[in-house]
Amino acid sequence: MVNRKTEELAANRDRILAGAAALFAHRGFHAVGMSELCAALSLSRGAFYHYFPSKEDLLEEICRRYMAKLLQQAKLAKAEVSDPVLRLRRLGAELIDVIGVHRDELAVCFRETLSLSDDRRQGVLALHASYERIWKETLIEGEKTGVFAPYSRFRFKALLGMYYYSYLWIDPASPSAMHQTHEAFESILSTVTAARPDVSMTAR
Amino acid sequence: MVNRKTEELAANRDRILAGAAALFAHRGFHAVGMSELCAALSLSRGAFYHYFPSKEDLLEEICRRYMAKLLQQAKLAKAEVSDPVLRLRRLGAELIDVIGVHRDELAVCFRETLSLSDDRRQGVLALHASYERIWKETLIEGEKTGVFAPYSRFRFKALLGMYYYSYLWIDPASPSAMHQTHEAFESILSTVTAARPDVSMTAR
DNA sequence: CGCCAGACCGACCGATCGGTCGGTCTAGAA
DNA sequence: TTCTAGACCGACCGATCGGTCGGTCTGGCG
Repeated sequence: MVNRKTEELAANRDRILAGAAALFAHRGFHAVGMSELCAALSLSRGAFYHYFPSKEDLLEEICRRYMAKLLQQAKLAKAEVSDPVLRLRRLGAELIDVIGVHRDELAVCFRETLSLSDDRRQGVLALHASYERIWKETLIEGEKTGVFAPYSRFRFKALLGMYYYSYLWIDPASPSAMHQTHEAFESILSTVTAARPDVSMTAR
Repeated sequence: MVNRKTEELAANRDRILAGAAALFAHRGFHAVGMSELCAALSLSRGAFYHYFPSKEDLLEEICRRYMAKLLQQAKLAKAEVSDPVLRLRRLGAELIDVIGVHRDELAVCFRETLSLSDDRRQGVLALHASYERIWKETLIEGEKTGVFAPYSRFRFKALLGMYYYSYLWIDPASPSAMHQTHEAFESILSTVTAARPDVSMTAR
């Protein structure tokens, strides 16, 4: 059956993608040679090129796949949740979850995108930009309905950076640590974005 | 004069360090070859090895130098400012300043440390750990005096990540953007770390 | 002047890079 | 049983990697 064949091929590609992501995340794309990569996957060098046209295609697919996953989740959140507060909370929680589950892959997305050739990088960055735009739109919606403080590009970048950087210390092996991570980020997110009463008012 | 000679040598080393940092920051350590590096610096390959024993020494010195700079500033802040709130504010402001002034170098510190061999990386990471320890101690001091919320490792990591990640979008060329960046980060820092009254109390 | 230290040069080195290609093997179709 | 598609192999390719080394040039000192 043709279907069966394509399934096996896809499964092998997935296995390669996962192994390569782990290697690239820990040692860097350019630092990992084809020999080392294939040895780690118990694959001959010839076999690798049966599944991927080049080493760079491999990197591109890792970046595209997980940036696309984030974007897809965000689009769904936008479609399903109209309240900006709840939607932002969901965006944050899902971002933490994806980083926890696919830490190596996201590390590659965040750190190795610049190893792509210009045109390939453009495509990945476009996905990234679309993803961030959904956060931005949500912040602006909340500003308009008065639940969020006025939009600030700097606060926006700071918040996202806080999430992105977590791939370096997040601990998906410990459920309680993941729980606390979610709590900490949600707390920060709400206090930072909340519309604050005018200082002169609180000071009476 | 010997002094004169050593000054010139140090100046040339600085020039190489700065040029290499710019290249490494934009294209990655392993992606930049010695030929390209030397061409960009108008240096022969032989001349480079007159100033540095190896390419990796170059990377190590960039990482060490700027992590040491951060650490030194932080130690000074700790010695000079006893109030945890003011000290934390200073730590944040200085971190932003260093990232703004030495964006390429800090990018190399944050992204290419893993390209160092094991023992060299250990040294750099030790500096980094010492630096972060000063932030952590400050947060804990503030907790004890009641001005900060109880210490949380996750909030601590989130805050630092927010600062670190800024090397990707900060714009040192625009003074007004830098000013707004400082304001945004200081605002976030104070609201996130502030000791909050118990929820049940505010709810009356 | 002769001399020397050290700045600087670039052809050259072995190793490894990413990638190729002629070929073998095998499961399933015919 | 024969035939074929495609999974898989590894020796091999030219290019480039980081690094070396014998040598040239030059400013300053005795």
